[in-house]
Amino acid sequence: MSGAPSIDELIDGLRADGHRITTARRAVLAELLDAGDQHLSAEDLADLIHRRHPDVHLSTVYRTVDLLDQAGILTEVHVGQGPSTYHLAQDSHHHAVCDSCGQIIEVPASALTPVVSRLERDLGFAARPRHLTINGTCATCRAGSPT
Amino acid sequence: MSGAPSIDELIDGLRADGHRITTARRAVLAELLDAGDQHLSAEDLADLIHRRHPDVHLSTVYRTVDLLDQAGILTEVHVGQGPSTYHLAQDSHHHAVCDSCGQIIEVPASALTPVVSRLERDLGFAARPRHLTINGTCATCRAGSPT
DNA sequence: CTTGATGCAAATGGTTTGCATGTTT
DNA sequence: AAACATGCAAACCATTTGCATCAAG
Repeated sequence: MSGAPSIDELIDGLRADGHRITTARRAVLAELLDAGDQHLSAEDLADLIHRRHPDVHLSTVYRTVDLLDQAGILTEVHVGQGPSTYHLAQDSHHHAVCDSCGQIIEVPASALTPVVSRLERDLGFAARPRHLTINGTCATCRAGSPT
Repeated sequence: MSGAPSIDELIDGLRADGHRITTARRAVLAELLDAGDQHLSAEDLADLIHRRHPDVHLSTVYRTVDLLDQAGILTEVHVGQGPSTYHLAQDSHHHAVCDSCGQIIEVPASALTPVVSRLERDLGFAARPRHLTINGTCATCRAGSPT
């Protein structure tokens, strides 16, 4: 829908919701914007932030990320068993993960529309699918032998 | 496809793969079969097993569940932030989770077939979607006011 | 000035691991 | 007998929380 939001837009939104604007929050937003569609863990974020703000604590990153999640600004993603990762909510997409080689293929949100329609029709459920992980076997592994 | 497998079939499969058959493994399989399509956490399993086998340790349940996962006998499911849960691989289905009230609605695997076809056609990816969690808003919350 | 946000350290919860012992094959 | 599986306790990792202090409004 919209292009990339600026930090200021996001910050104004937070302020409008009665939240205070702090260095930590600004920094988390800045790193998320900077990361584009990459998935960053809380620790990744903390490390990046520490380059300029060494005193922002990891627990604050967690608290900030929670806040931004509730505000709908970011999306939490669980891939596999590792730590949660985060990215701006707008970069919504899904993942096809190959069980053989582990490759991760991005799947556009549009691929899900048939499912969304069906849930709406059958269950009255308004689906806003976030980060789905669809397992399977990629083209390469189907052809040759996997590792 | 097939009906419910018996413990003996599953056990024979394990043995055929060179694994040893122990009380703990038998017990985990028994509880999984007994649970039908319910999702049990490792701790749930341990508690159930303890009624008859008080000396089966939680860590053994974890190890067993890992083994059965690798053998393709069970599927690990992450719902939200809680502990992982498990169920027999055959009872495959997906979940629609309401962001407002948290209700979990089961979605039949068939709902996903359009997506599977599309991934096959566009990417040559053979999808075997396991446990998808599709967020959204349920019919009730769309009507009334959410909490 | 008031309330919300932070740093820190400590607690938590789920899961994994090292190792000596017991059990399956 | 040999290899594998288990019990136990301790380690581990990601995340959360209590509380005193600090800073945004």
